[in-house]
Amino acid sequence: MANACPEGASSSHVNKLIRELLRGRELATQLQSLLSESPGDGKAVLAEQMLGEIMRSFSESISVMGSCGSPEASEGVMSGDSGESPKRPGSKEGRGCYKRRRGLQSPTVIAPTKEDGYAWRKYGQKEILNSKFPRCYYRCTHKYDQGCKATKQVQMMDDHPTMYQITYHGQHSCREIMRAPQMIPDLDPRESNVPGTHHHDSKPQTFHQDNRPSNPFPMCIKDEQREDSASDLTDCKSGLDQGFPDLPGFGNFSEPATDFSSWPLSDDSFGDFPATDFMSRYISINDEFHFACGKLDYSGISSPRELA
DNA sequence: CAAATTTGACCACT
DNA sequence: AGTGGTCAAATTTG
Repeated sequence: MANACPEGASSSHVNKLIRELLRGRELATQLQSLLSESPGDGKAVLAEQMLGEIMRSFSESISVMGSCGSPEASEGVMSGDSGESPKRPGSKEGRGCYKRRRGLQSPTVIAPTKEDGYAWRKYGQKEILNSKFPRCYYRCTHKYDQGCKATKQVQMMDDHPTMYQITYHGQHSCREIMRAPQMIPDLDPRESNVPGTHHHDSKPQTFHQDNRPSNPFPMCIKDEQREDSASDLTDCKSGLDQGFPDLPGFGNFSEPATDFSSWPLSDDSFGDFPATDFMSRYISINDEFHFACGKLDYSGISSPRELA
């Protein structure tokens, strides 16, 4: 049913996606062996660069996916000026003047924290039918000063109250933080230890991958229309039979650069476990593409929260 | 005091 | 009519 990629979703899109993902996997494999050789020392920089590239690949992939959904998905929230419905006289940009998204394929993430490194501003909260917890609405802090159209919705999961289901809409056009981390070597990493939500600093590079592992935690990127998010967590373990074995999934996708600072994993632990461990376990994007990154052996590592 | 959050109202969509 | 997404005034926070 879900026409994630409408007919138009040309195979070139898909091919591109596949290329990017395969590259991600290749890099992850390299990284894994690298880190297992000599955890923690001078190669860490190289490892981070690889990670940056991996993240970029995945971001690109998700972007492609987004563009094959509805154009709106990548163009961001509509502000009601799409012209087809006359606004009320006198309601300029119109309070409540918007178009409800429908049928969009937006990346949805299950994560133990709402933080993702971007500066968000909450603009609403609503009780949602059949949900125990309200849904919170965030837009990018730079909506007005930089015209950034990114928004996200955060909702605590009914079944896993410690986990948040975060749905992203639109893409960041702001320069608040790095998107795909590109390892800017001449910035002093020490100034980058502030979580991205702090943005009083005028410098756009609030923090880049600094010394933290890229998303150390399992997330599940999924199609927002799949309702059973809880079962999805287990669901997306499968589905690799389609030619994407062992894809290292991780939590940086089209929008956010994850702020791991608040997540319960120390820098130290980075060197202690197999490299791909912090790259999560599952990605499940939509009905057409389910990548599950083989569930890695977390022996000795405590995952952020036990999901089951 | 500026920026962020809260909250009720408004409106589109189903 | 019910529900969800957004706006914006009021309030809170730093």
